[in-house]
Amino acid sequence: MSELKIYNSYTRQKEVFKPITPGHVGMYVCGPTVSGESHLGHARPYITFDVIYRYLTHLGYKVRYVRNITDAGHFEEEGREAEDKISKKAVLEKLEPMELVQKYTNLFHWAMDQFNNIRPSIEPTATGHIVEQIEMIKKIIDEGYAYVVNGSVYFDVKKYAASHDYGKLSGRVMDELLETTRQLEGQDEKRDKADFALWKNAAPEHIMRWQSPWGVGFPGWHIECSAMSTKYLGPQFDIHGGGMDLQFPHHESEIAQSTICNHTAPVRYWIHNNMITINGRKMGKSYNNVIKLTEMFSGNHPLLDKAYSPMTIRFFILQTHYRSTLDFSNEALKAAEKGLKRLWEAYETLQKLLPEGTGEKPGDPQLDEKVKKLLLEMDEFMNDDFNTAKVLANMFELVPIINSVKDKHIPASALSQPTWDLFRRYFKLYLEDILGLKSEAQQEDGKLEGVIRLLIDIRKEAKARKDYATSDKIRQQLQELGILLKDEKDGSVTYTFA
RNA sequence: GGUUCGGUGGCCGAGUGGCUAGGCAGAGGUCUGCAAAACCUUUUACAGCGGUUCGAAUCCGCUCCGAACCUCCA
Repeated sequence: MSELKIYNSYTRQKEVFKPITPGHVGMYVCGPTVSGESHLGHARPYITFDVIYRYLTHLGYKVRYVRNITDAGHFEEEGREAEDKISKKAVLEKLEPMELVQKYTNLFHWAMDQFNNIRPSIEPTATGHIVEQIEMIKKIIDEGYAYVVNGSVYFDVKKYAASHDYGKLSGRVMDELLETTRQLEGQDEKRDKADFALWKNAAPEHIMRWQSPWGVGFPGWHIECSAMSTKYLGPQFDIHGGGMDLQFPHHESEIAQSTICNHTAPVRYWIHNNMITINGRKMGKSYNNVIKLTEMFSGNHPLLDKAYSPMTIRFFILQTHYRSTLDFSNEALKAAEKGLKRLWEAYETLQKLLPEGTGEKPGDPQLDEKVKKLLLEMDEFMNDDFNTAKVLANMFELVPIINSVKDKHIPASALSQPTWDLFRRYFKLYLEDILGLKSEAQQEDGKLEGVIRLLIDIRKEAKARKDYATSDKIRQQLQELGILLKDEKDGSVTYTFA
């Protein structure tokens, strides 16, 4: 089997993955700011990194997956009124800040569960790590790379850039940065426009505030991730993930802070997922084109033709490589929904097939080879920078084979027993364990099952005496209730819920 | 304006030099009392113009178009 290769945003190339500690992987992913409801755009990184987490685990690594909750609000707009995003909204909604934080954290967790994302190993909050952040800032000041002004602390980017590669991750050069950084009011405190805040003095009306050596205030945006990743993963860890939009300034600043504080580059492999776009535009608050996850699941949004289930969205996202933009449209979502249904039904068929007459030797060596190749290739695809799109394409190529065996167009003995075993094992491994898809069929209650079976029996009797009016009526009315009957080749009848 | 990344058939999307991606939709067929499903076959591509090469969607140049970042953002 080939080695796992990961596209490292820092070096802009695919690199063979080698963990720092053999057998173990430390992975940090920037989590949500819980000042509002999660939207479709948030689904992308957490599903992407969930699959990465699952795959690394499958490869045998013991993974510590840390994903933070940003509950200490950043500046609404740096330089202007240093308002805390979370505390501002809390006033509007007449809620305690932490009440708001809890509400949206709960909602976020609920959405992640809907997507079948495995919960991270550690989910630290920014407010729970103020002490660590203050300690880190102190160290940076001691190192001479930060300065205090009026109760605020700023990172000295110019000084850092003189001896370090500030801008490498985001592909920026220092001179341009100085010129192109937008001129904002009240920036006088900073020595340089490119400097960023580590700690911000809190105005009296600012609700979220903590005592620090520099006065009462709150932490800057970037320091929380550095403090928490250092605490739980060490000064240097394997993987740091997040959306591409976080590359600058967030991740660039994280690198600078951690490097000064810990005297080592914090991250070995930077992984960035691309954005979900809507009409070619990134989904985001500033564009006013946000579809919240609750709206996706309910269909209750002007842009949505219908509701889309969490698994449809998961599948939709995994059909694209994580570094490509993914364009939202009803047409694309509906296509994903149908495709997933077909794939999932074939998967269930495969698990139920009990191939008879298969032996060690395949009846159709060519087909047997083809199946094996398509299955084993999936490992190669995942190893090539987590190419879930190609994995799914191979699975779809195998669907007609499953269905043909079911319909007896192809004898089960065409494939050898070992190939059948591999087939079943890989479909389960990839669909459920690695891609994290699951059945969305409602939990059937035994009574409903019994009633449907009864109707199927009555219909069968009606058909036997060619009373098609009755048999069609049963099929038609069940369909209106969302229960689809299928007459199988062998005369049996199966049903699915629409 | 600067930096970076893209433009693939009706729609979504793989694909970094030669080998059918795949899904959805469309067309024809098989099966079926009919239907659905399934299976088989099948139409429509690589923004434009040059160049490199035996050979380019894939490399290089130019042009046009779009996006992300430079401000909170997944």
